[in-house]
Amino acid sequence: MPKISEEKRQARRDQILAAAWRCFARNGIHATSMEEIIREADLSAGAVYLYYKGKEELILAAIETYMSKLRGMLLPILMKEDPLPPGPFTFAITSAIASHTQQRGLDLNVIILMCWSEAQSNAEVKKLVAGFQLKYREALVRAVNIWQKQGHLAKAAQPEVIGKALLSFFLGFIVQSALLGKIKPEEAAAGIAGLISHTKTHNNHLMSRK
Amino acid sequence: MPKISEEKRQARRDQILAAAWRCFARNGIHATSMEEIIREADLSAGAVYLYYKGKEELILAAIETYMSKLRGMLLPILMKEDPLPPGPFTFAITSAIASHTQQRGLDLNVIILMCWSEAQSNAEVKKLVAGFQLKYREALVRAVNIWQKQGHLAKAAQPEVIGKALLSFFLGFIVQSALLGKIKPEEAAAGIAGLISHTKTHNNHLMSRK
Amino acid sequence: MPKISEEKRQARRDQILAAAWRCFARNGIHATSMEEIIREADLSAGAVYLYYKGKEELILAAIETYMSKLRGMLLPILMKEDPLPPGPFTFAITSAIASHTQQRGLDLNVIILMCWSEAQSNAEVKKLVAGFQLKYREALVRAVNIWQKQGHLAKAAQPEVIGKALLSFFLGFIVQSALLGKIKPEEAAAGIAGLISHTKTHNNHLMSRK
Amino acid sequence: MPKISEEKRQARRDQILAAAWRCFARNGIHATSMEEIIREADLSAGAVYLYYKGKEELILAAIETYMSKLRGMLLPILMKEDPLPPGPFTFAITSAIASHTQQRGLDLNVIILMCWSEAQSNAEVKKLVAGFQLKYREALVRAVNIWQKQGHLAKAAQPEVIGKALLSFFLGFIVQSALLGKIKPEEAAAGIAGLISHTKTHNNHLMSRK
DNA sequence: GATGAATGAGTCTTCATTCAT
DNA sequence: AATGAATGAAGACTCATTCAT
Repeated sequence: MPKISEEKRQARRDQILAAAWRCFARNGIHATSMEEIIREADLSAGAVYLYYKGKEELILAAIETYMSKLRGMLLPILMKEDPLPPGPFTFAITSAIASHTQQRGLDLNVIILMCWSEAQSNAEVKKLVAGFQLKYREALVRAVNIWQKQGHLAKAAQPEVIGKALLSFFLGFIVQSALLGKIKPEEAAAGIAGLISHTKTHNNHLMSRK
Repeated sequence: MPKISEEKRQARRDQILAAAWRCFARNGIHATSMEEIIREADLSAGAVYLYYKGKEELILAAIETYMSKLRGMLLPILMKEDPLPPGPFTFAITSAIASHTQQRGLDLNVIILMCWSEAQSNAEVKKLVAGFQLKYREALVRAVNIWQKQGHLAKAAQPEVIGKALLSFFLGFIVQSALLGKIKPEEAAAGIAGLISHTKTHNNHLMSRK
Repeated sequence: MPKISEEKRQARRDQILAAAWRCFARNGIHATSMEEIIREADLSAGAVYLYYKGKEELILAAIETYMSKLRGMLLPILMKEDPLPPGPFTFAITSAIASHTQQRGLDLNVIILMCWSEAQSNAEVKKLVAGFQLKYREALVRAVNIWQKQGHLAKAAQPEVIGKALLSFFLGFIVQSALLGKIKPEEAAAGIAGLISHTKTHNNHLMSRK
Repeated sequence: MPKISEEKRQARRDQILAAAWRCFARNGIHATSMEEIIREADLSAGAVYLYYKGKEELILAAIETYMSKLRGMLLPILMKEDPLPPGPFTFAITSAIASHTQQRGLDLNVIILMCWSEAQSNAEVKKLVAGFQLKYREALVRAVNIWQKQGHLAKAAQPEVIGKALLSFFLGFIVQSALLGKIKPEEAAAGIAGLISHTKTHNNHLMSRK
């Protein structure tokens, strides 16, 4: 059994991570034992440790991989030179998330919630997750700027603040989808559109109460 | 031995739960050992088991208690006969969450994220958490209805959909606060207001792409 | 089961160490598994770890304890105000070692060899063992000085050098006892006496070749 | 595949044993893993098993080889037809041991201590080591006989007993060198000479106390 | 002959829980 | 009611050895 090819090696790593996520999603990250992952990956104990130094490293790799996959899906929509208007934009983002969810029995919403939680007690994971979210927020601020120029959004509001609000929207949809059942992309888009589409001209009074 | 008074008993239970949350927030729910909780509570192992049958029950009680506390804070705002307008409303809700965060070194945002994650692999917790969120969503729908009547929100949109969007907002603010740093209630309120305060009259085109 | 008394605690520690030495002597220090020690001590795994943080610590404690016991036996002979003459002195030392050997089925010679070996790859053990030996050597040098004054030994030789030679003797007797079978104290004493009791007057030629 | 030449085979075996000793001296025999040896020997796992059936066999071979090497160095001195007088003899023996120590970063003293310890829990090793020591002892007895005839040693003492004493000396010097720092051959020789060179005529009283 | 990935029994250690006091 | 020492099953990880290539 001579040296394994690099792609074969990567395939093994993926095989292990996929098994890990199946277990994590079922039982939670920390409640999952290495033995479960090993059995799910249909490997021997030693083999797994050949690819990951320990549980810690495996968890980190699992989270990293998943977050990257997600980013790969969202970035094209977020970074589009000329972003879609708010409604279709929301539809595109939530569709992307929803579509990925179905792929291999792994609910992305569930996984993301676990990653967030893990980040609360693991500095390395937190750095990772926060990095991704910050990128998303910046992309949203950029989109808001453009939308304001295009007249989709009122110019009065600070783009940074609107960006935070929009990110909240998307994050919150993930939470709701995981806990109360999937929200359809149409609903998400309609929700945003419904909020934005206000007819009154002067809304300064909205914040009147201090 | 004579039974201790019921209030004494409740005080002990609270003491244990408080210790538990301090540990959970630090290390994560499942990475926390009973021994840690026992030491943090400054009790003996036996004593803890006198009040909770096991770790499982303790975790459930800890989550239940915290969710209830949160509900106690939010319900007055949510169920107000005549709800505040969207901006002040948002300010009130996020202020309530933020204020609680400061109280005893326990970051509510962190705790909530852990509860959500736990819900993904624990049916009982999920039922609990989902129940609370559903209540919030219903309350928001009710508020939306009123806002629409009062002219704060466009009447075209479905209240249910707007309710989901608003809940997303609040949930997402919690996520961002936990991962990217606290968001001030003013920002949250300004974000909602900024989205709503659109000057254009006809926004039907927002969802034009279909 | 309230707090255990300090002496009870010490008894448990001794019980564990005794079991450990029985195993070590049988199979070697590192070839002994914790499980063996646990079984030999007739305790549960957890109990042992209640008294020693880990295998490392247990090994160190085992070595430390044994070396101390040995020192307790030898010091009275070594530090006697007016030391016995070389022959009886040797007899006393080797008798003390031999007598201890019989006590509880544990061959002290075997144990010491294992300690020495362990010292070669464990800095902490080495410091410990070297410290003891250095003490012994110093005590021997002191005895040599007295013997020279009393005419038991030629005054020409450096006491430090003779001290090293004598320590070698005792250490070597331990080695031989462990590997070739016990050497009787009488033999050890006779060996030393036989070397010393030389009749010729001028022995300078002994080191003639240089 | 064609068999490789016998000398090539022997070279491989030596390469493995040398690597093994470097590891053993560093971490102890049993604390050394096959993987370490394999890496140190710069071979593959399979290759090592081509030359030694298992760890056990490798350890035994390593010990055997080293002991033989040592014997090869000492035998010419010990078996000399007309042995050197005690002082020079001691100098020659200890020099031989010391010189070997320097050769390749491997401290012979360390290795011997490990072999002795290993012998305590491994019958095969014990037989091996004891065999060598017995040979040395016999050679020493023979030398003592000659020395007595030549007047270097008192004739009263039993050669067998003196032989044991002398072997102790040499073994003990090894122990001290390993634990307290190298002892120079000059010191060793001076130590022996210093003991022997006693001027008094009647030393019977040395064992007077009984 | 040689490789090194894979195996899986075995190791050390932790930890939820119990129970004698 | 309260204690905390004890339990032992389960966990993470290692490592001597094998075997397909």
